[in-house]
Amino acid sequence: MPGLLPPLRRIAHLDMDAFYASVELLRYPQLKGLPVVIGGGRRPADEVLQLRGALPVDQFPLLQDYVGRGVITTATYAARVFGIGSAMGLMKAAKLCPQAILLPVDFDEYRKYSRQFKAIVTDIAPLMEDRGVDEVYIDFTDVPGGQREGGRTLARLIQKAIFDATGLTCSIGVAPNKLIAKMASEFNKPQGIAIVHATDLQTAIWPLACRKINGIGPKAEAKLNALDIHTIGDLATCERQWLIAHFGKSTGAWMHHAAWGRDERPVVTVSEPVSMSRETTFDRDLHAVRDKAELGAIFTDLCTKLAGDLQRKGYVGKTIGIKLRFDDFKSVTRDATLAQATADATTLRRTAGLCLKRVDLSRKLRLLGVRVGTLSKLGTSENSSPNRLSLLTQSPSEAINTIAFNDQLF
DNA sequence: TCTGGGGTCCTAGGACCC
DNA sequence: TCTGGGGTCCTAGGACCC
Repeated sequence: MPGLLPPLRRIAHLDMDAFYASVELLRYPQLKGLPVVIGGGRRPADEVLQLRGALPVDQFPLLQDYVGRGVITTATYAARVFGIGSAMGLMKAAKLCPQAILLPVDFDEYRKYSRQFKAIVTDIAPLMEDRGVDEVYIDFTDVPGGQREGGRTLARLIQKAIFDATGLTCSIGVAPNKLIAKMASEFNKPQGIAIVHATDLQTAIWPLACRKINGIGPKAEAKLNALDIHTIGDLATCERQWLIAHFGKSTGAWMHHAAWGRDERPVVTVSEPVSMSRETTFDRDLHAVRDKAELGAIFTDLCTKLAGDLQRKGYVGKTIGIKLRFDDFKSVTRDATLAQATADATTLRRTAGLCLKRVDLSRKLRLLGVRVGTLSKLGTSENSSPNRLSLLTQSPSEAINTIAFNDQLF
């Protein structure tokens, strides 16, 4: 006789409901029900934020008074009814709903609540995968009670624990894998729980638009629609080989899998960063020659901050790159790989400066970014050799670049 | 007066090596 | 003289996600 069957995989996706807006409403409950837009601008001083806790509604900053180039990060439902949505320019949104209240994004505050809800989750179910500030996957499979009611009992418990500790609500989908769980968490928002079993594929998943699959974005959706494929069910009827012919070996095969609800990816509890970056969009477009001093200062500042990020987190990186966005919104990147991984601001600045020289800078710039990739943890054997050897281990082209350093553009 | 910032992963070509 | 064929690293761009 065969042994016991392994327990069914029960994977949960937890999504905080309107996370940023909800955190802001904890601070400013007087704004409940009003059109509020979060985005743009700089975070005001703590004193101002404290003060606002008791501020009458009519004294909050309004969208119509905003000047500048920010975008909306999120908007409350009361603001959305005016046609305002995420990623919309604030100036455009101000035309749609000038009386909306505008709050600056306060990532520090959101991160605080993020850490809090994740700690509550791992206390209950330790196998948690971090998917950003307001989302996690949780493996219910081996958690006591994780199989009860298909996971509903545990989902309720987690929802209650998070609400009791933070006052925030979330939605949870539980399914045999991450792909379906992610879709399920959207089914009954807000404060929803949805349980999807493998046998529910046709009824619960196939009627949905292809775009609901995590990984199918606007481009893939448009291409699918042009091929008269609209729902996941449509996608499931496509031959695997046909999808591969249209979308490539990897994407095509994956699409076929996804449409049939297949996904074996594990819940990953630890992961190492691959790259770190800093970028900024300027208040006005800048020209490499005419605004050289200003750009140079911003460039140095980005490198300094990035070096600080690396050092604080204990990483060094070998590939240094820049990203530019021009006034026509076209972007380019350039990078260069060093012989020796670094977290040093001067090295970052110098290498990034050399990358910049490989770009045609006749157009004005709207954004400048600096990136470090091929990261390794500081103190491991491969990156602890003394720095003075680096010239010897450089390739000839790098040595030339190093020598050409005095010829920096800015 | 369009269009943030911080990430991951994939593709594709060329260099270089065996 | 016909065009080999992997494998890996580097670079650039792009799709996608939160």
